[in-house]
Amino acid sequence: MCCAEKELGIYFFELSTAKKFNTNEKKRKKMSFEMQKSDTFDPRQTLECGQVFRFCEIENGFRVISANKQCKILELADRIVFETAHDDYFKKYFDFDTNYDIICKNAKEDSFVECAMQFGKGIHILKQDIVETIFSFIISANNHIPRIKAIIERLAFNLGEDMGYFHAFPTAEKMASKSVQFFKDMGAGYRADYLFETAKILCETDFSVWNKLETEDLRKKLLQLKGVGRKVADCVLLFAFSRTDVFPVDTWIKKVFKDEYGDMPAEKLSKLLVEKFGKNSGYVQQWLFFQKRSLENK
DNA sequence: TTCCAGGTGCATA
DNA sequence: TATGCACATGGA
Repeated sequence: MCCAEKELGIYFFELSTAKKFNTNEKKRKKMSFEMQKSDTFDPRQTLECGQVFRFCEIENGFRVISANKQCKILELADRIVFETAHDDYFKKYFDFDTNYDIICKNAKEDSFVECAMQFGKGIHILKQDIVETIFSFIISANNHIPRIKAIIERLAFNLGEDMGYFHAFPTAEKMASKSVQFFKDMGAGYRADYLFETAKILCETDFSVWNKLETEDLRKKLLQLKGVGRKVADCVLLFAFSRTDVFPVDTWIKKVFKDEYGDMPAEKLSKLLVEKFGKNSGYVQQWLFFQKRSLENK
């Protein structure tokens, strides 16, 4: 286990399962894909811009877990290598079908947006697992990122399938099989009830139907889940359903627009920003969020 | 010790 | 529809 993994409390490797890990590593089918380095894809920016919680830094790259799959990203001099047994899944996950050159080019029409875009030009909007994204962002409400990560890792370690060398994110069925007290014991605090109640509903949900809904109708479905308000719903719409016509407004985005719009309610500000940025709202939001948070945390 | 965090639910007006 | 408060927890 590397230092960064220890610091994050991420259980990618466990000493007790080290032997099993070695065996499984040998058995595991070695697959990978790679890409030339590009201005419009930066693994660090993509992972550290706040849209995802299950990753950690390793030597020359990152390790990412999504649902029950994992990928190692290695940054070499001229290219980026993705080591994973799930090539197709992670090509979609990192949104490599979208042409970010065009998106970034369009952003140059607005000098305010262009500045943020240049700062976070390497960000890709991930296409994450729906169940994992819903639970993760319910946990994220009124919470610090290190604590969000810690709660998620405890859930995975205690409830997720043991994949040999990491634990999968728990399924909705697994989550629904536990009690509210279990989620309190995981450190979820007052969100324990939200996780339990939402798990029961997600067990019965057909996401293939949700995928076909218009953004507004899909948001209404998400808002019926306990612990999901406008902001969490918009994060799920953007990071799991690839709906870029949403603008999640949180404390950081409020700070960004405070001078221009004053202390406007989040929902009102979100609607106003979607009217302004349309289909590019999601990208603009991530650039602005990443820039504001990065500069203030320096 | 106090503040605050990628907010939400609920009661009240 | 808008406003205000309570809600767990732990790092800074």
